[in-house]
Amino acid sequence: MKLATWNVNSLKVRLPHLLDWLAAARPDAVCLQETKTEDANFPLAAIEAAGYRAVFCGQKSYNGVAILARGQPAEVAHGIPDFPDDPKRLIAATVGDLRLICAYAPNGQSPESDKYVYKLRWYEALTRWMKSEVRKRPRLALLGDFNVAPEDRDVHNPKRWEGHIHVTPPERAAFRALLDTGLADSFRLFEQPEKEFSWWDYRLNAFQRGWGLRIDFVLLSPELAKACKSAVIDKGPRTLERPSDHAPVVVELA
DNA sequence: ATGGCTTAAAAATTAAGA
Repeated sequence: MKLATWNVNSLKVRLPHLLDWLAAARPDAVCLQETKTEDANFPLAAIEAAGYRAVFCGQKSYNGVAILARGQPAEVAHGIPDFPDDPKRLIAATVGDLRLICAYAPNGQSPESDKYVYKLRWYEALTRWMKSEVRKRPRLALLGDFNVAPEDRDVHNPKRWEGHIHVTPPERAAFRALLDTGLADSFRLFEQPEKEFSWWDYRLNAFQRGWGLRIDFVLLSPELAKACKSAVIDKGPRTLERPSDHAPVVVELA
């Protein structure tokens, strides 16, 4: 069983990359973020032709999430319970015997911004929900773009990033609290090369220079963490023409 | 090295991303 998450930064623009990647990587389920696509325009036919069913929730310009799976995702839910102003950032569904939650955390813009306050509130609400949900659903995976680099080793140049969005102590504490609900960062269950990232700025040739952050995660409940055989970041799609700025993260479960 | 690149809106620029 192969699970993945990928912030595609516009499903419309990235559809050819996505279809090629599905054919090559053959994941059983994929969570997508930043589809930036209203539901009426979701490219369902192309995705079904590729052998996947999909559930999705999107809007124009910003945000938008989707879960693609070989079998029909069931028991679909949107948003964080008791957090009503969630703008198309979270969708949950049952795929086989797994409960999958696809999340796109707020960016936060800068620590001085109102959006930063919103980001921390969003994390609080997600964490409050996960406290009960992780117990209720032993086979739960929370996948997505979390817009936090949890540790200095997840940052290409920690000195340069100090004080910036994605690495501030409150963001890191919020992410740590989310993990403390019982979720494991699957990537860190294994030995990994140094300087592995999942996002690189479009500017200044950041990808070629290795200037990145690790902000996309597959978080696993204890039962799934035990069954996890590998976790990797697939940099392949980031090397293509007109790529997403994020790379897919892929885990294998026994 | 901290400039600039990509997207979507709309029709030249602006907002947002991270």
